[in-house]
Amino acid sequence: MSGAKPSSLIEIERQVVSLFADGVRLAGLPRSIGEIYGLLFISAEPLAMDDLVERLNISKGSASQGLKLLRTLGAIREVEGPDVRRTYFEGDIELKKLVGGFIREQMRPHMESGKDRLKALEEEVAKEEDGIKQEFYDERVKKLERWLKQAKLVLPLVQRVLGE
Amino acid sequence: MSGAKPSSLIEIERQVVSLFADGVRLAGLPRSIGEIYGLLFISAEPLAMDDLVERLNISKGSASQGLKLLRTLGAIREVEGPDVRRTYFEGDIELKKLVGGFIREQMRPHMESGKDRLKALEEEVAKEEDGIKQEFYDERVKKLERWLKQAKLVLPLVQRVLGE
DNA sequence: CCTTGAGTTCAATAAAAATTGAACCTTTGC
DNA sequence: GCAAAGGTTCAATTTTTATTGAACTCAAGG
Repeated sequence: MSGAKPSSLIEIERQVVSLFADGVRLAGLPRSIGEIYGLLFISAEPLAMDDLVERLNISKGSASQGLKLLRTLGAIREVEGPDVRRTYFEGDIELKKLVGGFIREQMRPHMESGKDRLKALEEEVAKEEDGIKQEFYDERVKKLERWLKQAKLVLPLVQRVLGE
Repeated sequence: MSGAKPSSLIEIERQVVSLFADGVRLAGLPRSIGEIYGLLFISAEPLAMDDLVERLNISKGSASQGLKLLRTLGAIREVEGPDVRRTYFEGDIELKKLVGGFIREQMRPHMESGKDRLKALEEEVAKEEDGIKQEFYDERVKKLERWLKQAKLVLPLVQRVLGE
C-alpha cells in the first residue's frame, strides 16, 4: 500500500491517446493500436507492457498484440528501462517512418496481390468470344493496370515528401 | 417466363467485383460499396438500382445507400437509360476523381477536426505547472502540428500526380 | 528443479460495423 | 385522386472485427 499507482491518464495524455485512437482508424487499424502508440508518443519515459495495460485499461493480450504490430510497422522501438526483466518501448516520432512502415506492411501486400489478380483477369478476358465485348473489357483492364502503376508511382513520392 | 433474367455475374464481372470489394476495404469502405462500383466499372451499359440489387444479390437498402455514398464521392454519375422512370448510373473511371472525392469526403473532415483537437490540446499544455514537463508536451504538440501541415501538403500533390 | 514473473497465444466473448427488409415517401400515368 | 413503381430510411439482425482472459512458454533466481 505504499507506491501510489500512477494509473489512469492525466488530461493531456487522455486527449493525445484519444486523438491517435481516432487517427489510426483512418488507416483501418484498431483503436487499441492508436491508444498504445498515443501513450508512448506523449510519454517522456519509455513504458513497459504492464504500464500500458494498467494505464489504458486494456488486457495483456491486446497490449501484447498491439505492441507486436507497432513493432512490425517500425512505429515503436525497444529500449532499456529501470527494470532489466522488462522490455520497455518508446514511440518513433518520425512521420516518414510511420507512413513508410504502413505502406510497406499494409499497402504493398495488397498491391502485389492486385497485380496477380489483374493477370488472372487478363486471361479471362482473352477467352471472351464476342469481339466487341472483349475490346471493352480489355480497355477496362488496361485502365486498372494504369491505376496500379500510378499508385506505385505515388507511394515513394509521398514518402519522399514526408522526409522533410 | 419469357425475358431470361441476366442475373448473377459472368466470370469477368465476378472477378472485377471481387477485386473492388477487397480494394475499397483498404480505404475503410464497406464491401458492398466496392461491389457496386466494380459492377458499374465493368459494365458497358449503365445500370439502375434494380440491376445492382438483382445481379449482386444485395438488398434495396444497401444499393440505395451505396449509390448515395458513391455519388457524394463523385465515383459514379447519373445518366439516361432505357426506362425513363429509373435512374441509371455509370462509373467514373478517372482515378484522379475517385481519389479526389475520397480525400474531400473522408479525409479532410478528419483533418479539420484534428486541427481543433490540437488547439484544445495546446490549451491543456498551457496549464501544465511543471516547466520541464510542459516543455516536453509542447514539443510533442508542435510535432503533431507539423505532421498535420505535411499531410495537408501531400494530399494536393497526390491529386496532381494522379492527374496524368 | 521449483517458483516467479514477463510475455505470447488463441478460443471465447464483446463490441462495432454492415446489411437487411418492411414501412414509408414521391412521382407518374391513368 | 389513386394505384403502381422507384427510391429512401432506419430499427432489427447478421456478420465481421477487436478484445479479453486463461492457459501456456520461457528465462532467471534461489
